[in-house]
Amino acid sequence: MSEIKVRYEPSVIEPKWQAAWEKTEAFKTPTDLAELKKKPKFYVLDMFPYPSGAGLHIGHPEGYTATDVVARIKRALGFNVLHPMGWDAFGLPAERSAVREGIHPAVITKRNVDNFRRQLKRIGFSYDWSREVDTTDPGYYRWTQWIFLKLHEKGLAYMAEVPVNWCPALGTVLANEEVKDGKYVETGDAVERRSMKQWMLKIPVYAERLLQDLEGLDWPAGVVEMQRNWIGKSEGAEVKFKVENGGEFVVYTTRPDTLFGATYCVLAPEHELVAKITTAAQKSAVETYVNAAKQKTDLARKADVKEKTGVFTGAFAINPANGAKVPVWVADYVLISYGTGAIMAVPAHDERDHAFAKQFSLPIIEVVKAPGGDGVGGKTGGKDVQAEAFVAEGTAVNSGMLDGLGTEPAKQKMITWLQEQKLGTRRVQYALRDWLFSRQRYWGEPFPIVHLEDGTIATIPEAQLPVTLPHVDEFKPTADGNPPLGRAGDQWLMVELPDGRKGVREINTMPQWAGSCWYYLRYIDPKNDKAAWSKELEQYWMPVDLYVGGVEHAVLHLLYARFWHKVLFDCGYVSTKEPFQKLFNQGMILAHSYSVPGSGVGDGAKYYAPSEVDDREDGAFLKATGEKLNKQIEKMSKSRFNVVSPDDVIEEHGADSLRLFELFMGPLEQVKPWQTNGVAGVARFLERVWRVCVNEETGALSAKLTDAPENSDPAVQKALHKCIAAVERDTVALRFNTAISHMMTFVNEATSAKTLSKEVAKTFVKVLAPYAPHIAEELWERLGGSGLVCHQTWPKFDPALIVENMHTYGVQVMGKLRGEITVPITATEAEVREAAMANEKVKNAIGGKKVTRFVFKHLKIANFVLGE
RNA sequence: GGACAGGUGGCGUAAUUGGUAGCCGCGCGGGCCUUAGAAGCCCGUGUCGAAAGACGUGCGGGUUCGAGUCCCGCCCUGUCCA
Repeated sequence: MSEIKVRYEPSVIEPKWQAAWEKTEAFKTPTDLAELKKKPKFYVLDMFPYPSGAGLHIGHPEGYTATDVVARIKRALGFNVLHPMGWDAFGLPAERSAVREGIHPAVITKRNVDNFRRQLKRIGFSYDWSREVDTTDPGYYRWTQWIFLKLHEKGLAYMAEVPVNWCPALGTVLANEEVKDGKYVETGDAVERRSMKQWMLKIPVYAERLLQDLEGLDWPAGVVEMQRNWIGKSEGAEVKFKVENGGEFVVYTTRPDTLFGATYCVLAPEHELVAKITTAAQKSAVETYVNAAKQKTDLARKADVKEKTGVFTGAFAINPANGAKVPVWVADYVLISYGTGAIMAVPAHDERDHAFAKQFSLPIIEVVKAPGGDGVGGKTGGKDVQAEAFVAEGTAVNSGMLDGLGTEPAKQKMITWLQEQKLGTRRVQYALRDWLFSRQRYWGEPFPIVHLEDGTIATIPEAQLPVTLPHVDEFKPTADGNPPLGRAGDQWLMVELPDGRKGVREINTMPQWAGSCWYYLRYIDPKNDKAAWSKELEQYWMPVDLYVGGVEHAVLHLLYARFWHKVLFDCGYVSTKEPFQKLFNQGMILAHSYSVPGSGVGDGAKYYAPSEVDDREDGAFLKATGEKLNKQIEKMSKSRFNVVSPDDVIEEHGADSLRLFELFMGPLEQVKPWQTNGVAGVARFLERVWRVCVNEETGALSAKLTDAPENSDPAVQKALHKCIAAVERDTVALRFNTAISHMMTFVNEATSAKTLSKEVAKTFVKVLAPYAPHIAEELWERLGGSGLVCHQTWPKFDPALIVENMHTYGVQVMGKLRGEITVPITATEAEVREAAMANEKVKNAIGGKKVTRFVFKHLKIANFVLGE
């Protein structure tokens, strides 16, 4: 039996073409500026991954495949394309593995990076691997340190004693978002508040520009909104309150119009005035409270809305608007880090103040009337401020000179009055706070900083960068609680500067965000050892035209990177004020998982691997015991046994099928469940493409391929050109799923055609190439194409060919579809009406009634409206 | 609690943006081929119905000749923020 068929064999052709691309440097982007300037540019960027030990799962390649298809079609459309990949490789997991396994984190990182690179190369992405970037490479972090020096020069980096989230188990400070309910979100280790000297970056200096410049960006509206909220701009006033027994404090309020309703004031527990104004009688109660508050995180303090706590200081302040005596309290719902660390409380018009006033029986005075209320008995617009705070805008009442004014004019009038009386000033406030920029870890960028003997700070000269990570015996904190770099010997720690001054190196390291703040710039000129990048190349390539990644980076990474970019812009190192022109978030890929009912949900629940489960129509059962299990669709994770590896999919169906299915599942931005058997569908499609071109018995070209010109079969030619037009349109619009379905439609037609012009086949292969590049190269070669298909120009579709000459109208009677008629597209209203009237079903539906109106839209619809 | 996104066949989805709902694929059913299977090819597949036909885009209302699409109210799901 001749079983030796020449079938579509991805495991053979994929390595073959990957080797060919590598050998010919097929995707190397030119480095010569003169060469580059001959063509327009397109910079398409993926959010580079953290190379974890687990390797890629099926979610990573979704965005990567999308950008790869875009990169490939843009090349074919005549652009120079910058499409690079790299590694965000500093970070805590590698350091923890290092401690566990006793191996240097650099070794672990290299192992993981090698695995990631291997996996990515198997999928056939057209990255220019010569531009690979690794944030842990001294040749890279040298420039991260250099940028830090620029921040320092501009006065944007400073050291300060700040309360931080200290995790004793890890021996490090954690960022606010890494802490939930007093625990580190990843390990559950306890986290406590501690005051420590830390590096801070003054990102709020750029708050206004970070907000304003969101305007011109082509970003998802949700991400823009999240950034806006994070920046948190509010406009209001600072108001001075004098304390009766001496001293004064300033409050910040966004509602100066409610000043007459301020019935008490609250200081944050950390406020310096607390100790000074507290009366003897209240002293011990206040001290106890302040000490307790220090242990809570800001987040816990803000979140704890149900139960308000606080203590009266015994002191009274004077309300500057009406001279009233108001008590001054201490409460932890006021944060020292926001505003001035003190508030005027207006319980009638603020929910938190209202809850607090209720709890401690403080007076509630209405000063804003809701529209529509008569004001009788404290009632306004049906609301009683004694029962519930009224926070919306309205009309000022009980407010002297403001009475009768709307909220906005009342604010303005009050601010003007305060300024005149020198009792306050207009003030814009941002929620965005200084960025805590140091970590007590080993596996991060060392700061180019020396602490001198005289207590001052000096920077390492640029020429001496990088400050490389020293050898240490262990990657844990020192016995006396210093970060791991404290274990480095004096040879590293002790520094003599060129001018002879001596000091000790900074032993904190930078957070993981640092390296990812500028990697998109290094890709432009990755080998440059004279500068971080060449200005000319930067001017050519920037900004990034398309940036694809997960929505989880909507705030922090994107805000930090924008901040650094703006600083670099001010320094004259980059030419655009924003780095990422278009941003696109791919949706997460979910998968089925099987959990034990009643064991909870998410991280606490007990799960079984699919291999242990009998998934039948009547439910999912544990094979071993027959126990009924819950089946659900959720995020992929190791503990849920629902991670799908791209390696397994490639093993079974090949990389081209993986690529196609990643995109065919649904719109890129949508969250979608992975359905393993769906891959077989796109694999069948590729097999069909193969058989259209290749005779599986002999390996020769399919007998149906002819040397006739493209237009030998007008129907097929038309289908081809419709396909070209649709794939081009949908691909550049990032609608990959519909692009693929159009290719399937064409191949279905080509399959049923008796003969096919070889030219048609070659053109289709060019269309397929961005999506399924390996099979496309193989077929291109077999069809006698010259060179590589990835270097061919995109076929131009002929608009004249895709115009239809007949159109089928749906004919409605009273809005209900009753029949169909096919007429020339040139048919006039009268002709369509006549043809429609002749239709049996339409005639029956009209049934002799009077037609009062005939609705006709060319190439859309025909509708008969009947009379009584 | 708020903001945003979404709810269409058994499943993933499509619908030129107010104009014939369900393209493409999965799954399923039938047939051809085969000793048999796999693969492949052909046909069918929203629901009810023998058919004619009726119904059908989360639910209830509205605008319109015409609503998956627009407006009002409600119910769910997801994400982010409190």
